Parts: sequence; C-alpha cells; structure tokens
Amino acid sequence: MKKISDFNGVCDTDCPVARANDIIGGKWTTLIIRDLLSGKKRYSELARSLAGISPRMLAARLDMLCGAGLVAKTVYPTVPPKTEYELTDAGKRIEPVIAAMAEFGSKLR
Amino acid sequence: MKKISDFNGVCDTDCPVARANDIIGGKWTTLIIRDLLSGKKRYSELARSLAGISPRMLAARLDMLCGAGLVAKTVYPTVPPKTEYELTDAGKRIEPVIAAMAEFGSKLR
DNA sequence: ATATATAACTATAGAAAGTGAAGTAGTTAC
DNA sequence: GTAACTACTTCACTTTCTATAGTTATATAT
Repeated sequence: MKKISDFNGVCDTDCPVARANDIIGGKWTTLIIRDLLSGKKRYSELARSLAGISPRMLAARLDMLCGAGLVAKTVYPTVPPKTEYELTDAGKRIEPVIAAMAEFGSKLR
Repeated sequence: MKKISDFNGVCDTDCPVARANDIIGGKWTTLIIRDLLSGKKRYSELARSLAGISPRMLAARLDMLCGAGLVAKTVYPTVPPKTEYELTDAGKRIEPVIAAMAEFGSKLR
C-alpha cells in the first residue's frame, strides 16, 4: 500500500509558522480540528461532516494528529466498533488559529 | 499543460473556516503570506525563501492570491524582468492567522 | 559579432498524494 | 444463515506537485 506522509514536508524547523504549517497546512486538517473543537467526535461523524474526504485520508490525518499529540483516540471494543477522537490540551492550542481563519473567512469576497 | 486548480476544492461555502481553508489551506500559501507580511518581495526572493517549492507551484499560488485580490503584482518591463508581489489590504487581514500559527508553532514539541 | 548572464516564468515527465469503491472483521438481530 | 453495523484498509485510478530544462529579451564581456 502506498504511504501517506504524516507531515507536510516543508520543514524549516526554525520558523514557527513553518512548524505550524507542517501540521495544519494540509488540505483537511483545519477542518478536522474545527469539527473537534465542538467536542469529541466519532470517525463516521467526521466523515459525514467532511464531505469529499476519502476514508484513507481521514484515517491518515487522524493518525498524524494523534501521533503529534494533538488528538486523543478512544476505541470502544464493541460490535460494531466505536471510536472517538478528541482534542488534547495541546490540540486545543490550535483554536486561536481556527478562530482567526473564521474571522478572515467571514470577511472574504 | 496540466492545470493546477486555483483553490482547495473543499468548498463548504457556508462555513467561514472552510472558505479560509480554501485559500490558505494549501501546502505553501501560508508561507508565501508569511514572507509577504514583511514587505513586497520579488519572485526570486520568494523562490529562495520557500526551499522546495517548484517554480510552477509558486507561480500558481501567486496567481491564485492575485486573483483572490489578496496580493498585488507589479511587473517592471526591464531586462532581465523584475516582478514584485505585495499584500493588498484584504491580504493583510490574513496576518492574525499567521500570528496565531506562529504562536502555536512556537509551542510545539 | 558571438557568447554569456540574468529574472521570471512555462513546459514536460515522472513521482507523490488523494479519491472512490469495494473489501475486512466480528458480533448481534432477524 | 444472512444481513447489518462501524471503523477502517486495499486497490486502481486520477490529480497534484516537483525537478529540470527550456524561453524571452537585452546588456555586457570577449
């Protein structure tokens, strides 16, 4: 199987903007965070909200965010399975970025 | 020649975050804006600063930003040519997003 | 006179990333 | 015994992006 790289690959480790971009600069990441800001969500809820994302991509982004310590995953060993994703305290520090984006986006056009 | 789509394609026009993401959600856009926040820049300056971007991508992103009215382009008809890119007033409204990213990025890891 | 240098791109080929549909797994309800 | 349910994974294919090689028009060096 082809691997989806975890990060953005633009890794100027000295620039904080570049470091943030490495994590939230992907096509879907900010939208995933936006959804998680209103509370924990199941995989299927995220998939429904993010119309157009492929399951492969959603899983990859969530994995990346978990690996970066920004999102926590809870698996309930039920059948059918249930998984919940939630922002960690570190992940909640992205909120000002999303808020600034919302402000900018609302003034567009 | 293959076309690079201007926008991100995730166009939930009702969500301001998605609208912002459509513009600044690309791999390089926030870094271009970051560079332009410190004043007008030539194409070659941007290319040098954004190590790893292809000339095609840089031109495409700058075109997109100009088309969205966030960046203004000035061409000096000299030889060799000289082009300058500058944030418009609308473009300067992205600054809070970059600032929030910098804040978040500086606290990572 | 010819060759070279220069900046800002554009063209092309190939690598990488992303999509959509189908499959997997394990139990429970019918 | 078959269908349903969720959270993925796999595969084939399309789209995007990178790296490298032009292109253009003049000025300067040889």
